[in-house]
Amino acid sequence: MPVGKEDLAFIEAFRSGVDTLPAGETLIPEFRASTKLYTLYSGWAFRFKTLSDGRRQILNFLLPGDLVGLQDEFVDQSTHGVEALTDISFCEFPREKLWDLFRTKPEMGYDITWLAAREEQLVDENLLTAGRRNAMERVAMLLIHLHQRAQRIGLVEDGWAEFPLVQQHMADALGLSLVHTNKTLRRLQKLGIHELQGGKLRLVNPKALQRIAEWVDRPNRRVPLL
Amino acid sequence: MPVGKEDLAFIEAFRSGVDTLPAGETLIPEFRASTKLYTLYSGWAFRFKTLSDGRRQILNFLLPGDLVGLQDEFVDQSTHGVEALTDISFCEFPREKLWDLFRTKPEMGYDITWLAAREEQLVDENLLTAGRRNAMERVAMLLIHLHQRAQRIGLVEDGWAEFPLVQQHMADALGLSLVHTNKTLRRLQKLGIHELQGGKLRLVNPKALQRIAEWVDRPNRRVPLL
DNA sequence: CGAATGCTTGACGGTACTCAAAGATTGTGG
DNA sequence: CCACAATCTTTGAGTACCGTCAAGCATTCG
Repeated sequence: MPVGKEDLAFIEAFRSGVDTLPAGETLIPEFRASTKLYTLYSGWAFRFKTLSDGRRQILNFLLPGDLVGLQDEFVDQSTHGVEALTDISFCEFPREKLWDLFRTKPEMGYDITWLAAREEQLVDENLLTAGRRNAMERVAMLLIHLHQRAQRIGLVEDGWAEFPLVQQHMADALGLSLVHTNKTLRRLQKLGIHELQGGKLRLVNPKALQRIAEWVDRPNRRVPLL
Repeated sequence: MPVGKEDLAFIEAFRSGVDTLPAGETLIPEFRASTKLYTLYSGWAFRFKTLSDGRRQILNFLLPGDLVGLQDEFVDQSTHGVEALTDISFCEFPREKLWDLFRTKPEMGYDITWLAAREEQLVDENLLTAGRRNAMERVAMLLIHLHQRAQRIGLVEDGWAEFPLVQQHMADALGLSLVHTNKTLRRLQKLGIHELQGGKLRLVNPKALQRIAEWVDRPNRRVPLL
């Protein structure tokens, strides 16, 4: 299903231009109804939920090409927040027009469903990780997973992948404490399994990591353009 | 968007009749590509993932009206299994026709996306639970959550909800061991917070449960018919 | 140069896991 | 209808993984 000029023009008509947000800022606040839908253009972000005493769980990370805020279309109250991990640029997609899009361009509606299903798979995997893997396995999982996602969209150079998370993000994504995350990271590093510095990640021994995490490389179809 | 006779007929045309499966059987095996898509008619099921040494994580429970196997449409390899918790009846939906449906009945494509987004919200909540709640909070969460879902589809009578899970299911859904799940359940029961017997669940003190689990009742739109 | 943020390490304690075994319940076949 | 197996529940004992607390170090930034 190649994308023609006509389709591009059509997408453009839905958009309200590109906008930006600096790292650390909130794109969608957690407990307020969000009226907007976005496509992430550049940079990293993450979805999260928090408990009243501050415990936070990162649900999944968002990379360029991901759709942001789709779930909100279907409830009256936002159930998760979205925060920029790096400076990001994104474009808004008017929520009211979503239905129009399904009607006039069903193949794009299909693509949106594809994106939703794909995101759910990420959360599925993260749930398995938080629920059933031990600390070592969790950290290994995160490293491989993010490295691979970065690779797929060209964010890896000479084996070094962009890696903008601080350890608190890793802890919140994995359901671990900050301290234990740190100790586990150091342990993996001493085993010569990865290097992590200056916001870059290199997998020195990917085979070992894959074994620890029981990683299965899963081929994906082309990512739809939105 | 009321459902007319025409729509019903249209849905019927997609279906290949109602089928059944006894409790405990596998509807979709975990590591094999699934070619089919189902709608659950009656009974309970659950989606799950396992690790090679047998550790299992239940991703979410499926109740009548839920769509089963949508995610598989979009990958080459199934990433999760689906197992019947009770005897179930379901109807098959030919995968090849999914695209047809988006094209010819965009409003139903929209509904499918709705269902996908809604299921992701369940998994989001479960991830928060497994990642950041302690045992007591986890069990409380599960009890409230399933009680409420049962209620919404009329499976509650005199406060007693259908509850077909054994403790191993609860453990696997919550990321706890069987033993600890049992001890936590007994503790809640002794506090006079719930009763659980004969496959039925009654919330004696729902307020207390809600406080423990930080449950927020979230209104939902009408569930689309499929 | 001081403040803020993030990383690292050690000590200690507790929540949750494992192992083990005894009841309770359900199902099945003789 | 009873006996036996299978499954599920319950409880206790011991342990370990991971969390909390605390403090020192490194880096960045204004």
